[in-house]
Amino acid sequence: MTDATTPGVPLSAPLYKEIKRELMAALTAGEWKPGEAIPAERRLSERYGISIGTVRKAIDELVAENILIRQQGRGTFVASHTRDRLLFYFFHIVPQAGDKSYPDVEFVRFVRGKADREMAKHFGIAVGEPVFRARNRLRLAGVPVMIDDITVPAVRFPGLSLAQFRDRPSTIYNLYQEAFGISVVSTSERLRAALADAEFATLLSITPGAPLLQIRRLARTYNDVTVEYRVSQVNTQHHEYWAEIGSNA
Amino acid sequence: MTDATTPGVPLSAPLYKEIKRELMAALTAGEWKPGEAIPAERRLSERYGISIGTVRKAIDELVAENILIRQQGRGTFVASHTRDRLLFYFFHIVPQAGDKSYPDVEFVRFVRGKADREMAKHFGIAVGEPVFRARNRLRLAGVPVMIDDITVPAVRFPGLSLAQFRDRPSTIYNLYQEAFGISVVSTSERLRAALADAEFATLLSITPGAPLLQIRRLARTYNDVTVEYRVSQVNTQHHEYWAEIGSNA
DNA sequence: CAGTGGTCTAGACCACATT
DNA sequence: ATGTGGTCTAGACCACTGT
Repeated sequence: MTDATTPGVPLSAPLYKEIKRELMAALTAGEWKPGEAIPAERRLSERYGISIGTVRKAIDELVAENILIRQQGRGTFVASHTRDRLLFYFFHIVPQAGDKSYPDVEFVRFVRGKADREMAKHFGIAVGEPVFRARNRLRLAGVPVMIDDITVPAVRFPGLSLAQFRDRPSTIYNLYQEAFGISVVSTSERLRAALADAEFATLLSITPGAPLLQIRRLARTYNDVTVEYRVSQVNTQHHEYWAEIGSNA
Repeated sequence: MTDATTPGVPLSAPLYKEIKRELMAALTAGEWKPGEAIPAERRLSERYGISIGTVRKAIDELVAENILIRQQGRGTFVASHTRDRLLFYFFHIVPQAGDKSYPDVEFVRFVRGKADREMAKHFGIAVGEPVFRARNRLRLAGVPVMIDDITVPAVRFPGLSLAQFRDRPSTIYNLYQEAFGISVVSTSERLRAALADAEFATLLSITPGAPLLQIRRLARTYNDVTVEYRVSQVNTQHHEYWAEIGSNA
């Protein structure tokens, strides 16, 4: 009656935070899958025996974190990593002139490897534990613009194969979600300018020594768990990296 | 009784959006200044004759847009462009190793000029209208890392002088706010990799042809009005641009 | 039409900060 | 002690979506 989870009097954490955690737990347990609707707010308020306003506040936060999506009149859905959403949220390369468009992804290679010190630290695994490494080349309007080098810990993607990676029906993050139940919800990126070496110059059809934008991305799922490390090399001759800060969009 | 602003039955826009607009109007009219507290939520609910929950929802959005800041037990304050806030929100250059720190700003020049086609479009003014242009050099840990070329429309910064710009007591955005009542609340940045020309190489103590990260920033105040255009050249030898996407932070 | 999320009310009480 | 924002309730009604 007086412990921290008693709904009557919130002693430590607010009730809506508890509910948020409950929803997250149900989500990670697979009770509702990406693309599906979660129960209506009224039903959730009955299920947890709380007011509807409190349910809404919990959902509000999950919506703000891109985990749920509200649609008036239809319901509240588990965010699905469709092409459109990913393009909007996680793909930040835009033409210097013209509209944002989908990249054409070209498979280059897929290999097994071992985690070095840095990877181990990011993924929370031991040095030497298995990882998968893949390389893609991305084209925009037919022109090669970007090389992606992706590293993921094998422990979170058991049995990921070259064929599975190369022949996936949709985006990479959609594969993570559909095949491994991992939803990428946030990323952290660090950018610097570099010069193209012979290898990247060839892949991007530019001259060695040309300037390249280098992006190092950590992708995280729920609870800030890092699930992917990605280094991108971008030819910014005709494209740019786009960042919006503090906008309500 | 049936027009759009009748509080009884919201016909067009939600009531809290109306209240938000009212608060914004009071803010731009200078009723409450940066750093000051706005009236308590209970008082605002009386003032507008609405429920406290509706006031809270209006304030919620202004807080999300960095226009107001809530502090439990103390009040709700108009966001002030202090050093700390600016460093956190709008300065994205961090060392590759070590903690984020304040840049030392070194004044280089300040001149009057005329708006070209691009500036005119961004600022919503006519080609040839007066603008101010300024250049700063920023040092981190004593080392020159970044050159900022700033352009602002004279019409929004009447009488801005070299001395005022150079000898400002705090940050540039703080000057905009204190001297001209302009609060920068959002920015849009486009990044590309380039090669240092002779001029930038000298200013940054690097060799011509070294890679530079070029950032073009549009800074906006309330209602998406663009008030500053800034081009930065960053030596990313030991520093990086940092971007966080979809994080709840 | 029934069901969903979105808005709004009128209050109670809690947690925190200042006097 | 007083005043502030933060949480929570129980319900009414609106706007939108699908059948």
